Amino acid sequence: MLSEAERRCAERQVRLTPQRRRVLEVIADRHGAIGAYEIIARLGEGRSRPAPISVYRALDFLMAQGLVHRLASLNAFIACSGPDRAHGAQFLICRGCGVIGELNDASVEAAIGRAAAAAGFAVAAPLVEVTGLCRSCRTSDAPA
Amino acid sequence: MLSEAERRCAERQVRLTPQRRRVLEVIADRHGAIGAYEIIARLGEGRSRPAPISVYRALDFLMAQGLVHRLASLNAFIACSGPDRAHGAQFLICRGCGVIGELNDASVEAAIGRAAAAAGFAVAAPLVEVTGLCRSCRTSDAPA
DNA sequence: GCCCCACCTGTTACACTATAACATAGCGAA
DNA sequence: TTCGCTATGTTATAGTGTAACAGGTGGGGC
Repeated sequence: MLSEAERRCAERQVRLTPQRRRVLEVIADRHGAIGAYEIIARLGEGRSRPAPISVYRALDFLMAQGLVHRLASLNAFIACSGPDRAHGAQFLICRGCGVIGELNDASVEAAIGRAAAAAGFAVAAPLVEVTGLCRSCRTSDAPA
Repeated sequence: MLSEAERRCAERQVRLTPQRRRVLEVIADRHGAIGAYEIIARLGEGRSRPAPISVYRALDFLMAQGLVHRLASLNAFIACSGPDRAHGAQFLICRGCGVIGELNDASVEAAIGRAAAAAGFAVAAPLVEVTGLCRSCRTSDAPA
C-alpha cells in the first residue's frame, strides 16, 4: 500500500515527503476512520508533536493524490482502499461497530450523473456516505 | 412552508415551540445553506443572543422531523424543500455560486440500496452531496 | 387544587476541528 | 550564486459542536 503510494507519487512527479508518508502510515495503520487530532497525537508519541496545520497540509496533499479520503459526516479520514483506479468517494458507515466499507459502485455514480445532468448540473465530486448496519451488526441486532 | 411544518408537528404530537420555529424561520429565509453560528447571530439581532447549544438542540429537533437537512460537507443547514414525502438527503452544491439544489432522485437511492445490499449492509441514512457547477455557472465558465 | 413527571430551555464551561499569517528551510535550475 | 518554487515551522485564532447541571413550563392523574 505504501509502496503503491510511492509509485504513484513518483509517476506524477509529486513528493511523498517523510512527513506526508508518516501521516499516511498512521491513517493506514488504523483500519478505519481516524480524526485529524488523533493523527497529531500519534505522530507526537515519540518525537515532538506537530502543529495541526502541518497535519492538515499533509492531509490536503494526500487527498489531492487520491490516497486518502475525507469522511465529511464523521470529520475523519481514511486510507483509500484501491488507489489505483480513479473513483468518487462512496462509503458505508456502520453505526453499530463503526467499521467503514468503501463502496465505489459504478451504477451509483452513473445514477448520480444522470440525475444531475437532468438538472443541468455538471458533477465534479460526488460524495456518498451511507449510514446503517453492517452484516455482522445487523444479525446481532436482529431480534430486537 | 411554516404552516406545513406546524401541521406535521401537530400530526406527530411533537411541539414546534417558538424557539424551534424561529430557528426554522431563519433557515427558511435564507434560500440556501446557513451555518449554525450565523443562525445564532440572526436570532440575536433583536433580543439576546441564544447559546449555541440552544440552537443545536432546535436543529436536532428539526432534523429529526425532517424539516431541515444538514450538509455535512459544508457544516451547514438547509430547509427541506419537500418535507411532505419521506426521502434521504441528496444535494447538488454549486461551487460557483453556492446555490444548493435538492435532488431526491429515486434511482440514486435505489442504486445505493442495491449496492449496499450486495455488501450485506442495511441502509439507514443515505447521504449524497454532489459538488459541481449548476447550469448557469457552467455556461458562464464554459469558454475557459 | 396539587403534585408529579416529562419535556424544554438557560447557563457555564469546554472539546473538537480547521485555518490565517508570517517566518524559515531545502532543493533544483539558470 | 541567486532565484524561485515547494515544503515546513511557529504562533495565534477562527469555526463548529457538546457536557453537565440548574431552572422553568405544562399537562395529566389524584
